[in-house]
Amino acid sequence: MAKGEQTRSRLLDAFEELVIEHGERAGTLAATAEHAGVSKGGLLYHFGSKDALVQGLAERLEVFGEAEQRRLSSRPDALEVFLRESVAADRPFDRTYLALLKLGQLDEHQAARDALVLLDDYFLAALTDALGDADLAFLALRVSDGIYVRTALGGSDAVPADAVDRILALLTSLPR
Amino acid sequence: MAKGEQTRSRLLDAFEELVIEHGERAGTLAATAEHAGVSKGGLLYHFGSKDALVQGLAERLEVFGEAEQRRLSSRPDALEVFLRESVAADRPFDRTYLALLKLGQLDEHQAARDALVLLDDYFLAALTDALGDADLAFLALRVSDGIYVRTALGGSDAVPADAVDRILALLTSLPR
DNA sequence: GGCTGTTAACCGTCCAGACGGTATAGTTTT
DNA sequence: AAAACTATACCGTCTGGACGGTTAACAGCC
Repeated sequence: MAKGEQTRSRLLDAFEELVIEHGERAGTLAATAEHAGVSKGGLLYHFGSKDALVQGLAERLEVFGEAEQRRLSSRPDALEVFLRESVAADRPFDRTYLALLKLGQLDEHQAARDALVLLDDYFLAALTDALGDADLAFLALRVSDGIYVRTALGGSDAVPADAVDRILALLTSLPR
Repeated sequence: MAKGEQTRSRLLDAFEELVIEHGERAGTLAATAEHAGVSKGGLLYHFGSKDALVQGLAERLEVFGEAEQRRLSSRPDALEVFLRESVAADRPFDRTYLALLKLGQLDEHQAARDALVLLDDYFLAALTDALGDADLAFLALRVSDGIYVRTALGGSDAVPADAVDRILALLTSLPR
């Protein structure tokens, strides 16, 4: 990876982390730059504005999202994989998703909302394909969002580790 | 209601509306005061700080929450009522919930998160009681959160009107 | 019924600091 | 040497909050 590309990526990582760990307000230009080990001027060279930073995350999400879609749509155990990963929330994809979920709450940052809506369409298609049931797919997406939100809100025990087991037991007992 | 109490309530209404419609950043002291038809000084008389404003909403939620819990816990159709109202999101309770859900995303405003966690406990107890199934109750709460989030994100068609019908059809077909 | 003092409710102004963004000069890479 | 990148200094705006008034209702007292 070219050096510039690497710095861009580091900046996005830093922005993500600040937003996730300390909320949108902590994701200032100065803080993001410092967290990435770059000066503020350096940040603004790569991302000409705060909005460009958000846009950068949105593009990241889309790249991740396409890969996720491909990966899930062919698996018979897509539901389980999908929900378990929602609870874990430890992959790069999850971090981008969580950050954009927070950013999208603000009036500015339409880009974040657009990216999230687009991703939802991707996932709905993938899960519908894998599960053969659009309603169940929709339900899974809403549960996943709900889990993400509680994770973002509460501390560690916001979503009990075994909760996903019990939810899966419930959902897989559904008539198909 | 005493005049002071009325003004307090108007201020909370204004704060809620600004946060819900235009995001946390729009809920500034000046904007909230103006929206409520009060001067900034007047606002600060009733709520000594921005945090006190959030705390005011948190207390509102708790009052609402207790009433909701009582109302739901005895109904056999609690699941349907609960989910339908989550989608509609048009009662005063829903507005307070949505506002705190946005505020809770920010590092400051621990009060918002505390109130939301407490409410979750209330509802989990009420739904478990009404449904006789803690797992199904938990699932319903997560779905509800997911629906709230999508409502907050997307415009009008974020959550299709008939989605709740289909989800309910799915969930009520579960073995009990 | 007037006079006085008290208090709740409210207003408008001011300020320090934080923030997003610009300008520009300097450095490294190719 | 050009291009890519980085750092520093600075600017205008906005925000939360502090603060010193003002108004009106009310209570006690003579």
